[in-house]
Amino acid sequence: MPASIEDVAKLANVSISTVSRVINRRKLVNEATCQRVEAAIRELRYRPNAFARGLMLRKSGIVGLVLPDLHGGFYSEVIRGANSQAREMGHNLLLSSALPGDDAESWLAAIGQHGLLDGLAVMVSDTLATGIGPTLAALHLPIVVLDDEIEGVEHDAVIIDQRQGALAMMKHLVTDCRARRIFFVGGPETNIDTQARFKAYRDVLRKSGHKFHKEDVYYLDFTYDSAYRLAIEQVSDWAGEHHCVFAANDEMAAGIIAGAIAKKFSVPHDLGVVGFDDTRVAQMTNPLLTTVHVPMARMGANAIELLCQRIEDPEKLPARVSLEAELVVRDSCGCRRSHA
Amino acid sequence: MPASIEDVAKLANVSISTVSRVINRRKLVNEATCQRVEAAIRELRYRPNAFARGLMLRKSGIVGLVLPDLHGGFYSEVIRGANSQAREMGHNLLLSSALPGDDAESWLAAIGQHGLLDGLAVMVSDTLATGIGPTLAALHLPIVVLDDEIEGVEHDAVIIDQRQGALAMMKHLVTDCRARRIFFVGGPETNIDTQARFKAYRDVLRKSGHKFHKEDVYYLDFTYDSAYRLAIEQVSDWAGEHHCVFAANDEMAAGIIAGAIAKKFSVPHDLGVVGFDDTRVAQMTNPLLTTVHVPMARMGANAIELLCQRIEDPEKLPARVSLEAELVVRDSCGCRRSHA
DNA sequence: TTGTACGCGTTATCAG
DNA sequence: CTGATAACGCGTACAA
Repeated sequence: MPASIEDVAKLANVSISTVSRVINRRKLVNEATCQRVEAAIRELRYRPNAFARGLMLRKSGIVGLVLPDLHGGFYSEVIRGANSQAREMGHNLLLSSALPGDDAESWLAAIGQHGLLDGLAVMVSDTLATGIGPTLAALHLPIVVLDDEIEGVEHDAVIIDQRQGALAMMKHLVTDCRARRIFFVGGPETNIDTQARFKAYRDVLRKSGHKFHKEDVYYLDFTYDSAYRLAIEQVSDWAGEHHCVFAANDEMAAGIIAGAIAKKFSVPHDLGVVGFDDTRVAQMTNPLLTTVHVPMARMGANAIELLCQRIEDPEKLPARVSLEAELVVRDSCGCRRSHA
Repeated sequence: MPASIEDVAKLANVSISTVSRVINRRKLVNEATCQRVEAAIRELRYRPNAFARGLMLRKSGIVGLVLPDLHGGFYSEVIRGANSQAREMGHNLLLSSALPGDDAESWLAAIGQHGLLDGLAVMVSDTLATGIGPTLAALHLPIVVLDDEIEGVEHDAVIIDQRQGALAMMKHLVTDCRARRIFFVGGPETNIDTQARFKAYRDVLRKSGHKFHKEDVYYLDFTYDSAYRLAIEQVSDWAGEHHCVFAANDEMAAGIIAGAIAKKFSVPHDLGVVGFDDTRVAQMTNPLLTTVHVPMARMGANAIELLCQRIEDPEKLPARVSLEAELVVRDSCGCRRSHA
């Protein structure tokens, strides 16, 4: 139904190759005929058929972004960064996220098998999904991995220097806030971010002469609600002078603050609470949340940038960019209280 | 480089047509040959070329989702619903959002012109973009419009019954909360949601014998920060017995609550504050936010569902599904105070 | 500078 | 049940 290149050629009284040249490398064609062809293109509202073109060029202009989840302000920002970068590089963004019931393989297949993608950005954040390397390799696609590295595929990577960020937070708690006891509330135990943050927690605890108690560590699911409920239960045990909760993300930190307040405890006076990520909620809590800023949009943007670069030049050496995570001291940790 | 259907055919000692049949309508082929072909497929790791296939079928299995923005918990939920529905219907989701500098046409072109899409779900929420109808029509694609209807294209539509929701809220404020004065804080004045909510605000005000003051209406940009700043400035004027602010979304409501509290006013005692959308922040404020629940994920899911149905059956009559928006009474409006 | 002819990998038609 | 063969729309050597 839509006009083909042949229709344009006929109307302009030229051959299809000429039309093709006008579309692609207009340099090699006479000015007059060029005009004629363009007029015909406009008249017929001609648009090259993307399938036929892809068949020749072996490119679709589409890059995939695969996320483990879509809940919360974190992924939203990653997507935002990826979207704008993709646009800037002249590509489109195919988005896919795991669904609750998905196993790592099947949902990746859902997008990867597609065959129209020029490349794939995959965010992996659970050690359970660590075996997807070969699956990814089988795609024979430029791959960039977000937030981790994967065995079994050559790929670019964008990672967050979580350890530095978490260390900075813990040192801040121990040194500046003079925390005497720190609780850790993580996401799922198999989540790599949770693991990285936990390790920093434990290491700083030990190095600073604090005792590490296994009972001070909790694993939840990154949600506000679960953290709220936990806080309701535990806050009376947690509370104490220079006691503090290190939550593995802002949502949980917000839930803990709310739970503590619901139980008539004051944050940070009775209990400090800090988070991680610096999503929007971190500026919506009362008190304002001390947290670690993770450049989420930049992570998404960098991933797409790397991906597009590699699509252009497949021989490029795999890159690995590491993004800084920066401590953001606000009011929920209680150190400003000390100064007052 | 990857194996083609011909390679498979040779290896299995059959013709390419047979291979094609095995892939698509396996019924019409002998069991033994079928096995042979499948073995060959596995051995060569054969996957049909999506471009060639699309060239014949005129289908890519990709549907587009175009949003005006990606900030905040609202769009995030729409995307989530769209993603899961797309998966369920065996399609992939191409996502695109306007960038800050975009004019309505260019960014729509960025995705729509692509030519690989089977259909397009477009969310339009600003009257400034109302003229894109012809642009959409020129795409000759199945179109579904979210949150509005557009002149100049035949399309399915998924809309939220904002008016009912906003009316319910206003009636609640006037009747149950006995509000004496209600302020309205909208998003951009050209935003259609803001307009719908504002009309309900004004209508109920008038019908209930309240005076409508133009000065009681503010237009912001839907963000927490702008609302926070406004509240800091205005809260001392706003505050009063049975006074209330009706914010056009939850983020702004949260900002107003925070601003009021920062100014030492109590919500809802000195000032009621209610929102709209029932995003996650509505359950993170203190007091919990009274708001209107908008089924965001369902909106995204329904849009994709309609789209896929129409792709399957282009003759289908355009549908228009309207989703209910439901009042959610929590603590920030002050009516529970009255009962206490 | 322009045109011819072929190939990209599939599916569909129609004959066997 | 199976196999030729013709599209599908475009890019590109190669020839003119």
